[in-house]
Amino acid sequence: MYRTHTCGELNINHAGKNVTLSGWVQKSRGLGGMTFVDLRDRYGITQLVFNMEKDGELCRKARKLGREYVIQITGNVAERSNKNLKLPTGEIEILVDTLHVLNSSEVPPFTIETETDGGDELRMKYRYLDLRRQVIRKNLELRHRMAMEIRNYLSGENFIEVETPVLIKSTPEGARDFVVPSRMNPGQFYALPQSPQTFKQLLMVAGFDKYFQIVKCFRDEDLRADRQPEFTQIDCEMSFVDRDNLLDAFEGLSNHLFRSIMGVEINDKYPRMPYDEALRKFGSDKPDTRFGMEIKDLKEHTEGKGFQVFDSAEYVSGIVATGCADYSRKQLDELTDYVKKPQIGTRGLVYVKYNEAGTFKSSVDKFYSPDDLQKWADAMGAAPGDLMLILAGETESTRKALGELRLEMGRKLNLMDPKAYRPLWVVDFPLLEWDEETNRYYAMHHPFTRPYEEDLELFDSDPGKVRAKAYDLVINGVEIGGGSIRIHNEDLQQKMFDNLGFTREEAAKQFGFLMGAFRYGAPPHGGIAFGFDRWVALFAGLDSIRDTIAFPKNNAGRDVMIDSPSSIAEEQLEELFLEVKKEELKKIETRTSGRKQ
RNA sequence: GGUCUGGUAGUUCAGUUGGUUAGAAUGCCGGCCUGUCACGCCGGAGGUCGCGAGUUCGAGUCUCGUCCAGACCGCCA
Repeated sequence: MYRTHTCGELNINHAGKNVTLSGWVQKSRGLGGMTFVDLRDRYGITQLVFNMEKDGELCRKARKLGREYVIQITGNVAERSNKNLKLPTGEIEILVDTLHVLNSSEVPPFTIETETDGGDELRMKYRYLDLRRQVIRKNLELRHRMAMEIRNYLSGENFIEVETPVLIKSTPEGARDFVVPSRMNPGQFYALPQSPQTFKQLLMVAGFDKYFQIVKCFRDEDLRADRQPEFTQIDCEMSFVDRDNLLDAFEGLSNHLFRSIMGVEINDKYPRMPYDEALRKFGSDKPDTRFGMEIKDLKEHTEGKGFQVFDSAEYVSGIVATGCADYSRKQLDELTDYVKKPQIGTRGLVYVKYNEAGTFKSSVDKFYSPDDLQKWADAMGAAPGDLMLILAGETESTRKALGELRLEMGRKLNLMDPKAYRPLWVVDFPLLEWDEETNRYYAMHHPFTRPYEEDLELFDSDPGKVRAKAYDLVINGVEIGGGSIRIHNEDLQQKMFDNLGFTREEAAKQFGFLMGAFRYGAPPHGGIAFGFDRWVALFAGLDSIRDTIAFPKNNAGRDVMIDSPSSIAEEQLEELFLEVKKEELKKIETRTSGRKQ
């Protein structure tokens, strides 16, 4: 028997017991006459003691142990004379009788501790060592507990988890597909699912009126800290529901997770904020509502005073930074630099200091009188001591920039309480989105999203104004999930494809199976999918989803541990009737040979 | 596709105006140490300054290219 107990469970109540433990050597501290070894496993750390007087040979053997050796010991649980109350096992230690080295270890390239000295790159390359660290393990344990709670809760609500295929069909809408060549069907390819979208709708047609699945999805797009090429969704679909039934149902799931995992009770119903309002007030379709600082329109108060920048701008708005009237020139310059970064992309920033004394100091004093500025302050709800920050330009981009500036000020002023959770639903997204490059409309959510009946007539006059029965769950400025009520009849679906510029033939070829299914009694239905990795990251307090995933990929989509993707053998290519373009292959070769070992 | 930041000891980083032998901490190795738990003290080893060109009497430092990593924009729901 390798062990009678784990390294996390022994305490003062086990004193006197004879035990066997197995684990990794976290650290050993030799003191000449005696040696202490911290033995670690998944469950915790237990201190082992070796005494030179008691057993010199054994103690000398213990002193030779290196970090991360795997050992097995037997010994007696004893109360410590010097207790360490920082550890759950800190009141006891093991007086070791026998020591057996199960496996030695090379010196690890970084320290296996909560505060590791390893950088990201190294940690990813040796992920199996990184996963030994408590902080990382704890994230995976959180992820596991959340998955269990989700399954239990949804199962209790009569949802059934159904697996859907991974080798499916490429579709033209949405993200790029990962494709898989088919050996048995030369020249043809499967695609990996961007989500099980069509299958869950078919399950609704099949009468599984409440479906869910915790499922891997794949998108071949450029990555970010919160985006991986393969990621996990909590994919859900329900029949016989309208939008509000569905939002209520999944508020239930969200509240359950907050309660069971975080011990947080969310008493209020989640606000349902129209997309337009989110953009107008927060400059974002995923507003962080932990703090106010809403965007206020100033256009009408700025006109006709000879300030060309504002007069010629389509949009002039600002935010109020409470208590920041004493900002120095340097601080204001920093903010100006921030909004002028190419990623934000504005030409400049106008500030108005509403001084404690009631006077104004602004970068546009030349054009606007104190009375004018007072009107601005009134319109924006600014009080003496506050700083008004104003941007002008084209509506859409300037709103987004103000939204970014608002978040930056929120960070600077510590307005984002990491312990506060402000979930809300953003609703009424536009159904369609115009794309300048291809000169056509695209489905903003996806082509199966149901428009509002009362907006249907706009299809012909102003398709961009048609609102969709689509919604996102946003928590603290993070988009946690999104979904929609679906189209369930063939005519409307066809109309949608028409507006997306699909010919009948194309639509039939790509989605014929779904349209066909709709002819056989499709129930009204709708669904939602949550980004599981992001939800775990939110609960774990992480900005990146990488450490919620056991084996993540880097920002180029590479797994630096197994070094994938990689080229494949010529025979494999031939079997698949594939040929790699030579000039492309050269590029790959220089990239691979140039990589650090 | 683009912007920005970084790459120096096993690791995390510092390195001044371009100037003698490239430093610190930590880890590692050796010695001392019987109550440590971030143990302590003493000593030691450890460097292709990512790679390649260029400028210069002289490059870790300046220029160009390139590779790698990270963040962001585009992209993606």
